Amino acid sequence: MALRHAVLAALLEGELSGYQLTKAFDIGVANFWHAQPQQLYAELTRLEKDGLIAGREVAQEARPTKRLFQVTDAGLAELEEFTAAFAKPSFIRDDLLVKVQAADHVDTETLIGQLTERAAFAQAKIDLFGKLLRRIRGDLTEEAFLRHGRPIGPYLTCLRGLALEQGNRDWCERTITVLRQREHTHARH
Amino acid sequence: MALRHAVLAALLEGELSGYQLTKAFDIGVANFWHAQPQQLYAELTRLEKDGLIAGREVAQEARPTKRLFQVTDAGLAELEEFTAAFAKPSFIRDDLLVKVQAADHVDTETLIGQLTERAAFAQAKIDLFGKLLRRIRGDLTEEAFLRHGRPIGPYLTCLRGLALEQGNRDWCERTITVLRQREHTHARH
DNA sequence: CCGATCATGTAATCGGTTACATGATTAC
DNA sequence: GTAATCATGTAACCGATTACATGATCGG
Repeated sequence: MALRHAVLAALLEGELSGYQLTKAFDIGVANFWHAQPQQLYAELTRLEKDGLIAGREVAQEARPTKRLFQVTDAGLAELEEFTAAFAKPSFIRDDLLVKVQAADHVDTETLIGQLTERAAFAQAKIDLFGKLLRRIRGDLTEEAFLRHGRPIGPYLTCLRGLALEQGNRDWCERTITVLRQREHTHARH
Repeated sequence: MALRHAVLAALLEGELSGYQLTKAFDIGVANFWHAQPQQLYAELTRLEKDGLIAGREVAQEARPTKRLFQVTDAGLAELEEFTAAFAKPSFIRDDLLVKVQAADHVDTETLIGQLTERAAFAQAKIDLFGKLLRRIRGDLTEEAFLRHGRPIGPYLTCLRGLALEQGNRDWCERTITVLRQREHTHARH
C-alpha cells in the first residue's frame, strides 16, 4: 500500500484532477512509480474517504466537470510518517534484462532489435527530462536552482530519472556493440 | 506472467534447486527481477507441469533431498518466443524517490538519513557486483571476456546492475549535498 | 467526419505479498 | 543452546492488470 504515498507526493505541487494525475504518472512521476488510470481513480476515492486529501468540484464550460484534489493536514502528517519509516529496497522488473540474461541461448539479431528499440525509447525520455528540468528551473542555472530554487523535490527525482535513462541508453548501446563484435568473431552456438 | 521467463533465464546456466534459485534471485537476478521464495517454488511447480523445465531428485547425506531443475527444449522455445515478443517498458517502484519528491514538505534530516542508508546499501551492492563480475570472467580482462567469454548474458546484466547501483549511490550523495547546502542558506519552511 | 483529448469509472482476473508451517544440520 | 543454513511449501489477502464502458468537445 504505497501507491497512496506516491499520489500524495504528486499532489503536493498543487491541486490536480484524476485526469491530470494520470498525466503526471505518465511523465515525471512515472520514473519512480508506475500506475494506471483506474488505480489512480480508485486510490483518490480511498484517500478522500480517509481524509488525506480533499476534493472540490470545478465546473468548466465546454468540458466535463472535474474534481480537483489537494492534500489535507492529515495527508501531510501521513507523508511525514511514511518518510520516517523503513523504505523497502526499490525493485525493478525488466523484460529486456531477462532477454539479455538468456543471450547465450537465444537469437542475437532479435536481441539487438530489442536493445535498439529500448535505446531509442531511453533517448526520448532523456530529451523529455531535459525539457522538464529546464521548465522547472526557469531562468536559473542548475547550480543556482539546486541552491535556492523551488520545488526542489520534483527537480531531484527528475535528475534521478534522467541519469537512469542515460544509463539505460549507454548500456543498450554498449551491449549492442558487444553482441555484434562476438557475432563476427565466433562460430554460432 | 513474466516471472516464468526470469526463472527460465536463471536456470539456463545450469541445474538449480528451488533453494539455490532463491539465492540467485537474492543477488544476480535480483537486479532485474524480484521474487520471493514462495513465488519461486510455485512457479517451478507450474513450469514443470507445463513441461518447460524437468526436475530430478538428488539425495544428499546430512541434507534434505533436493530437486534440481533444468530447462527443456520446450522451455528454450518458450524463451525464444518471449525474446522476440514486445517488451513491456521496465518500471520502478521506489519508496525513497517518493520521499524525495516530497522534499519541500517533509523533514530534511529524516530524508538525509534515508538517503545515507540507501547510499550505503548501493555501495554494498557495487562491491558484490564487482566480485561477481570478476568471478564470471576468471583470468580474462573485461575486454577479452566481452569478446570471447561465456556466459555473456549474465555478465551483461550484471554490468547493468553495477551501473544502476553506481547511479543510485552518486545520486544519493549529490542529493544529500544539495539538501545540506539548502539547509544552511535558507530559513526553514 | 474521425481521431485525439478531457473526464471518470466498474468488473473480473491475475500476480504478488504476508503470515504461517516444518524439520534437520552445522557453526559459534 | 541458539542462530543460521538447507529445503520446501500452504493459505489468505491485497494490490495491480486487463477488459469493458460512457460521453462530450476540439482540431484537422
